[in-house]
Order: sequence, then C-alpha cells, then structure tokens
Amino acid sequence: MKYPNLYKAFNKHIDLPIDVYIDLEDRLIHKKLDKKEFLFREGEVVKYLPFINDGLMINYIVDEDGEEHVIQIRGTGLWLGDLYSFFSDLRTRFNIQTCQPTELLMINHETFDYITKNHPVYEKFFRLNIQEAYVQTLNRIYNLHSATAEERYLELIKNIPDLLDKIPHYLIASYLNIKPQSLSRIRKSHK
Amino acid sequence: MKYPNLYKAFNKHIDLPIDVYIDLEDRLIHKKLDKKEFLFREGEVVKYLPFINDGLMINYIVDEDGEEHVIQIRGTGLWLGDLYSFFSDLRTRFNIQTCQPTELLMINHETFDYITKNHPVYEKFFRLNIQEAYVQTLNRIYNLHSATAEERYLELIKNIPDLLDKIPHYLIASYLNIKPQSLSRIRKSHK
DNA sequence: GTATTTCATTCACCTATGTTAATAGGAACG
DNA sequence: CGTTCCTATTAACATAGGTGAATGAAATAC
Repeated sequence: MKYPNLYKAFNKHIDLPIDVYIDLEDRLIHKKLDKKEFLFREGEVVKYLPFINDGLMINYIVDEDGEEHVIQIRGTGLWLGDLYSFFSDLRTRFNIQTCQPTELLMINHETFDYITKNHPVYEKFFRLNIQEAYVQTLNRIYNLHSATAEERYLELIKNIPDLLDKIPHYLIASYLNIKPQSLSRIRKSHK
Repeated sequence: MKYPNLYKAFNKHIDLPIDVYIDLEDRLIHKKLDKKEFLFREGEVVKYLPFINDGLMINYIVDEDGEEHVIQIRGTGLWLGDLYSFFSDLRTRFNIQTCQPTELLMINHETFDYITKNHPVYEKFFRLNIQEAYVQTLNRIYNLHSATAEERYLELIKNIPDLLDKIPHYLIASYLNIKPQSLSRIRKSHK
C-alpha cells in the first residue's frame, strides 16, 4: 500500500477491501506542488478529484474589488477541489492554492468512471463524502451567524493549534471574515 | 402524473423515463402541514427525504442563548431536510418548520433503497442534488464574507421578490445575519 | 549581503450593526 | 368584543470590527 492516508480516508466512511483499494491506487495521478502553487484557478474546468496526501491548501474566491475571500482551509487526509465543476464540466469559481509543499493524489474522469462502475462501494463513498462536506459548510454558516470573530478565532486554533505557524495570518483573517488588523487585535487580547 | 413539480425537479438533473418516475410516485408519502408546523426538530433522527411540492419552509439552529439562526429558506420545487441525519441515522441539529401551509412529498428509507436499487438513475440524481446544495452553501459563505447586510438584503429580495410578504421579517433578518431593527433600518433607506 | 517586497502589528479614527427601550398595529384568543 | 401577545418600526446610545497610515520584522530577490 503506497498511500495509507488515502486508505484511511476511505475507511472512515466505508468498508474498503484492500484489493478494491489497490485497483484504484494503481490508477491515481500523483502530483507534487510547491508552496503557493495553484492546483487550479477561477475559470478553469476542474478535471480531477484531488486528495491531500500531505500538505495544506486553501480555497478562495476573488470578489469584484479584487479582494480574496478564503472559503475553506483543508489539510492532510482531506479532499479539496470543486466537485461541481468536475461533474458538470462547468468552469469553477474557486482558486485552490497550496500553503506549503503539498502532495496530491488525483482521480480523473476515466478513473472515476472505472472504479465506480467496477466497485459500486466507491459510488457510495463519494456520496457520503459530499454529504459530510455539505454538512460542514452548513455548520460554517451557523458558526458565522452565531459566533463573534473572537469566538471563531478561538475555535479555529483549538481545532488546528498549529495553523498560525503554517499559513499567513492574513489568510486566517480572511477565513474568519475579519481584517488582519482585527486578528492582531484579538490575538493581543489573548496573550 | 400526480406531482409534475417533482417530475420537473428530477429532470433538472437527469433524464427520467416516465415509468421510472411513476414507480417512485406510487411509493411517496404525502404530507400536509399547516403554517408554523414542524417537519422535524433538533434531536430527532430524520426518517425522510422531503420534497416541497407546494409551500415554504425554513431550517434553523438554536444557539446556547436560545437564539434562532435561520440557515436556509426553501420553497416549492426544492428539497429541504437533513440528508446527513437521514443517511447516518444520527440525530439532527436542525429545526425544519413551515412558514405557510405546505404540501410535502417524502421518501422513506425503504423507498430510497428500492428506487436506487431498481433504477440507478436515482442514485445519480441524489448525488447531483447534494452537489448542487453543497455549492449553494459555499456560495452563501462567500456571500456572507463579501457582501454587506444591505447588499445581501437587496440580492435576496431580487431573487425572491415576494418573500417579505410570505414570511415574518424577523426570520428574514436572521437569515441575513442581522437583527430585525437593522432590517427595518435598511428597508427604510430604500423607500 | 544588501535591496525589496511582503507580512504582522499598532494606533487613531470611523461606520455598520447591535442593544435597549418605547410605541403602535395586527393577529390570535378568550 | 376586549384582551393579550406578537411583530415591525423608530430613536438614542454602545461597540465590534473596518480603515488608513506608520513601523518594524521577516522573507525573498538580486
């Protein structure tokens, strides 16, 4: 087994026989990105389902004023791409970029069709995987509604304690929906 | 065909042969709710996939202070439930309530298993349906990040012009993540 | 190794939205 | 039919977070 992180990610949702896993593993596209490299950018059609085997990435949208809004931050063991663009063949609105050197495992359309056709358990996995992502974003909306910036900050560093060392503070601020100056202010009051 | 709204909803994503549709239609659970009735509440395990055949509903979460936060507002022709609770058998965090007399068509587990097993096209539909819902919530997060309360209000009434007549303003305010007083203020400045 | 850019922090000031309280209209209820 | 509750609105004041500018530190480039 070359990628135990991936195997573990599958088994979080489904019971995956090892040979069914290996059948996929041999078809994966392995990709290494440096820090600050893009996996894809707004306007492209996404051709892969990317799994973060090791690293850290963000998903952001640029508004009319050119300002970046970080929508997601995801690291090792998680998927981060644009399912919608992948399955619909429409252009994505998202920019997916690494925050550190990152190693990806990617499934293209041919492989997706092959594994779901030959191993229906993968179909179930992807449905469950989307559902989980969907619920996470509903919770994020709730969080944006019910918690103050300070509470969101404290919760974030509780969940990912080393995040502050791993990515620039201005990206964390954007994710929290505040300005870097406000993040500084909050951090100051917690020293 | 008893429920053309439902048939249309399916055909937005997939090509559904009429007999495959009818096979489902005969198994649907039909339910009528009055204004302000609950479909389900926090703590319950959701046993159905509900389709709004006619009406209007909200999804809200109650925080520790007892305050309601409206996460979704959805009407005729859309699905609104808790996929996660339905598929995982875990208790939901959501409260789903009608804003007006509402007519629902519901799929229970038995029916879901039957139709996906006998007509794989339904499996595809539900995957696409979740994907669409997922993308909508990502856009909602972006909207909360990039637009002011005033912009969010104007966009909302542009999309659903008669919403103000259909549901109490305090629920719209909650959905926009502002207080009713602020909504009044914004509305006043647009008269 | 120096120059240049990028990032984090601080401060003074500003603004959008929250908070509290008062009022009034309408719906629901006996 | 009057009473009670619920909702919407307004106003005065409070505050979280935004804005713009200045500074220094750190990363990157040359």
